[in-house]
Amino acid sequence: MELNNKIPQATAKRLPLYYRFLNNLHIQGKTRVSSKELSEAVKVDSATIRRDFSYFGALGRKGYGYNVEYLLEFFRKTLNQDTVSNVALIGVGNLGTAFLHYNFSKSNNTKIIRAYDANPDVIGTEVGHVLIEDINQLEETLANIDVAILTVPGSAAQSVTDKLVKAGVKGILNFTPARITVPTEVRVHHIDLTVELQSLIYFVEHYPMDKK
Amino acid sequence: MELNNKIPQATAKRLPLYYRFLNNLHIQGKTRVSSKELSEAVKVDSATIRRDFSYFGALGRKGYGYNVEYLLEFFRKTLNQDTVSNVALIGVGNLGTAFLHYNFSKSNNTKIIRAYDANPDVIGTEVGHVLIEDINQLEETLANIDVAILTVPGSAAQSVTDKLVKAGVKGILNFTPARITVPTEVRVHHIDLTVELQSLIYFVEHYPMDKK
DNA sequence: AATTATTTGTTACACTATTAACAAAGATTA
DNA sequence: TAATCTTTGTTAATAGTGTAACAAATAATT
Repeated sequence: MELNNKIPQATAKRLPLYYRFLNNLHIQGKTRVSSKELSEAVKVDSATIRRDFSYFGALGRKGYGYNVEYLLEFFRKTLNQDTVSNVALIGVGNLGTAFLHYNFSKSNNTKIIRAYDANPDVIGTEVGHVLIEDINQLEETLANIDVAILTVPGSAAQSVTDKLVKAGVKGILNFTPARITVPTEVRVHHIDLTVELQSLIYFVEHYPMDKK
Repeated sequence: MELNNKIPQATAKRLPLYYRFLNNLHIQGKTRVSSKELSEAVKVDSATIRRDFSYFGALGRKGYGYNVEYLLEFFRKTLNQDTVSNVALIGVGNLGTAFLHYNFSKSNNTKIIRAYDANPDVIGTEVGHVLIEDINQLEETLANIDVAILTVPGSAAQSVTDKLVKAGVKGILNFTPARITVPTEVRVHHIDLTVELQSLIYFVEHYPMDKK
């Protein structure tokens, strides 16, 4: 095992992916898997997979591969899958509604337990079994939640972010086009749908990939 | 100007972002902007911005900065914003519906012009001014579209992908949890909502950021 | 007109990530 | 049991990304 205990960011981002595919293999009844097989399933180079795993110690056996159940158990602990992570969602528009219906907790222990909106017609109703609360009560009612999904209009992004920060949120998954300002101790991951679509179009138009 | 004409992937991914913020500045009536100002707005280091721009030549003036209108015009051409990019959407569930309502073309010339689903109750209806067509007719009706947004259930991802490839699609924005297999000439960008959420939670729990 | 301030474009370096290659270990087969 | 095959874990080489630093150029000020 390498002594280094800092996991590279790129590796950390792949862990949930490995976890999910190991789960699939387990459900299919597979007991062992090689880095090469896993590579084909998750589309990540097999050397990268072995290197990723090696940060956590020697999880496999030479000439054999990895034991699915053992690996799954290991990642369950590493990814805190044995305790449920509670998440809040802010902004119950089209995208927010989609997430409330999206069953995150089916394959992993993540659950949206609170949702907020500014629209009086929506407040008090239930969407995907979650009661929609008033965004103006956010600071008073949001407690013990580390991570929030932000699906409000871009124009409201910063003011809502300020409320989230005051309420003690430590991570924000920002789906708005706005770039939000947060204190250094808060982590923001940004998913900008327009940028993703645009950059894909740019790549397709400018870097046509070679036919094999 | 640097002679190298291959734009790094990381740079290409930031171009649509720059474009949008330059648009905002233009609307606000600003005529000039420095890399430092832009940096604060888009949360990208100013040196990175200057380096990104420099791949396209000397776009600015020393001691002055960049002319907003000139830069905007330059990126409009570079990002093909003067011609509309037509996109198809496959899978009109919650997420697909959200995208159909999401007005991509408001800030950029991207438009979802065709949408497909398998559900007979949905086929023939209109969602966000787009007629929903039968997914079984996809190969016959989908023509001259380079990019598709994939929002079908994971279990259908590969079979739908095969149809898209046959129909000549060159880029797929894959929102399903499945890792799809495509010929090398087709580009896939993957946005895995569960993975994004999980990895954010992992970072928040394992790498609490220092208070400033 | 001379001086000072600003800001680019680029160089050089540091950091991060990917992957090919292979010895070592264990699994499998003969 | 010996020979062969498989596959890991790690090393080392390569590729890609980010950023501090600064000369050169221009802008702004005195």
